Amino acid sequence: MAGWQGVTFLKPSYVELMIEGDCAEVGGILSRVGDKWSVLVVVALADRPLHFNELKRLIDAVSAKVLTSTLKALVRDGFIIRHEISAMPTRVSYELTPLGRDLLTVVRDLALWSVRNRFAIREARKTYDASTPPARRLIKAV
Amino acid sequence: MAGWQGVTFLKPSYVELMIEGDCAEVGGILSRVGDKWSVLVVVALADRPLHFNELKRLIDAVSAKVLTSTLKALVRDGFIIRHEISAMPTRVSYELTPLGRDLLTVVRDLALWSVRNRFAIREARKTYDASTPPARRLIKAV
DNA sequence: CGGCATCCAGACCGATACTG
DNA sequence: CAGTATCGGTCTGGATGCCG
Repeated sequence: MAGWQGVTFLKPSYVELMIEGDCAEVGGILSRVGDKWSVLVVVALADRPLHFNELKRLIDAVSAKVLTSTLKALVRDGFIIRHEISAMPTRVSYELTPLGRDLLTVVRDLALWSVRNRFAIREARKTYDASTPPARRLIKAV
Repeated sequence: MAGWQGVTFLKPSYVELMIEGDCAEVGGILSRVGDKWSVLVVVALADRPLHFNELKRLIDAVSAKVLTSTLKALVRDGFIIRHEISAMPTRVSYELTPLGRDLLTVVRDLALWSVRNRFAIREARKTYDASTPPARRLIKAV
């Protein structure tokens, strides 16, 4: 989630990208976008608010613990809002903020780009794997 | 890098995003974009090819091992090309492919979005942190 | 120079059990 | 229902040393 603290490197020609914002901050946001669960949660909330367990059921590969921390991180960053109804049993719902909707469009563009280029990537991987003996590969096959 | 295998969830309204491409494949590409080192390498190669140690020096927070595996992954996905000159000592240079240049524009757009929204995010975090006792937070502060 | 092999500490993440 | 607490396995990523 963090981990960008020590990174001071920045291409001179790309410094403009980070005007006034340091690499760590932008990096932190980028890794949020690259985070599997965050992306899925944001997409899941695309057209209506959901309760905790509704989210849990939709994204059933996630554990409650991880879903909880993912939601907290998204709330903290201002991408979603937590609504709590103090009753018994408690009901909590999560909803995208305007900022969260903006994030959604970014994620969608990214996904569309992935879809457009997936054949090229798949082909590149096939070629690479064919020319490289499995034993010499460090990375796991996808 | 991988880790999307078990994920079958997809919002019905967003299925179009993944037409013909399954969630795992798109997810794998998304996490590559979210990967700190991959992003930095692609940005570093923006305007000219670089040797291994040039990259290492530019991104000096990375260890040789991780840089190596990052480069392999990027080569495998067809984002960069590895040129090896068999001499003694060996010289190797890495260069963006057209696909890699395309990835670069995507990353740039993402970085620009982060920069545009960084104040909103920073503000949201400040508000959240102020209203939440440190002991009750699961996520690490950034 | 450009790696690869090994070892090791720490982060992450799932499963389980428990609470208001 | 919506979490929290704890434990334990896996996986990542850094440091070091060696090799062509």
